[in-house]
Amino acid sequence: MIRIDLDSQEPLIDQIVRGLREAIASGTLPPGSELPPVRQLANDLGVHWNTVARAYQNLQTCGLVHSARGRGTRVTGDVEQIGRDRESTRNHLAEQARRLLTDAKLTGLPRAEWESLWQAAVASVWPSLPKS
Amino acid sequence: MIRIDLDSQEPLIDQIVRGLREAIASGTLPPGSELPPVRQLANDLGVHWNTVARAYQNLQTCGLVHSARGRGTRVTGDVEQIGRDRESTRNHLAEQARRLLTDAKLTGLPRAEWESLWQAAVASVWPSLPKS
DNA sequence: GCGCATTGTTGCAGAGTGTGATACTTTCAT
DNA sequence: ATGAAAGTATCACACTCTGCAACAATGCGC
Repeated sequence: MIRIDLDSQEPLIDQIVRGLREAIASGTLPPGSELPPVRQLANDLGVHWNTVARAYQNLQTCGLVHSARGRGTRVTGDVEQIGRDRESTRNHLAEQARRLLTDAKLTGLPRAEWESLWQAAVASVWPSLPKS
Repeated sequence: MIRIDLDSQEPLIDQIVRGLREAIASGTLPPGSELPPVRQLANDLGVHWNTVARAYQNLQTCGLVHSARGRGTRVTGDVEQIGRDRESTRNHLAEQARRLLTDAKLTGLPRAEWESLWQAAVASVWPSLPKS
């Protein structure tokens, strides 16, 4: 379902959250669909199931999923209407964009490679969009 | 020179590194220019100067700056030729791009706002570029 | 209806990391 | 040569991440 890097310095919880967010955003995990039980996903990923449980909690705090004891965890209905925080959200996006562009520039990646890389990312998240 | 958020959960060192990277990438800190002494920048930012020193070390490890006792820290000459790692670098960029696009989609930001935000980021990092 | 498997939740302990404090070494100006 | 100024190295405390184990709620089969 998702992949994580056990040796990364990025916390496992954050990696799991990110992977699930991508799955939700891209439609791999549609609204209403059920996430795997924490123990199962944990087993697949090779981490303690508590770590997965905390990732689920994290997503629940953001309103992306809903968990309940004994009933599992499923994706919230109207996913697209969540983060309507506006001001702070836009700042966060802007900062992330600057970070990405900074890295792209400092690595000296040729323009063409950068373009194809970017388009691939767009396609993976927004499979239905014509052009960025 | 740069700005950080003392209350952020992102480590201070990382924030400082990021700010300096952006300054270097955008040309605010041109190759050969001198960075402020650790104690001065630390004072400006309101953190311990040891934290700034570690940010400088971090940048030095990446080859972006060079530090020496008693002589200060300055930006490396050929900044653009640093991260030529290719494979891993491209993976890192791709992951960052997916993350950004995921967030953009999940927040449900209108297309127009997203476009202007993106263009603003491009302009701030790549002041001389025509269009993304 | 009752037990039992399954699911997520909570509290605790150890390892690792970020931050600050302090002492040290090198360089440059006077 | 002396002292100010710049970065380096080591230690200590606090916080967080991760794993562990006990717990609570739900639903299924008998």
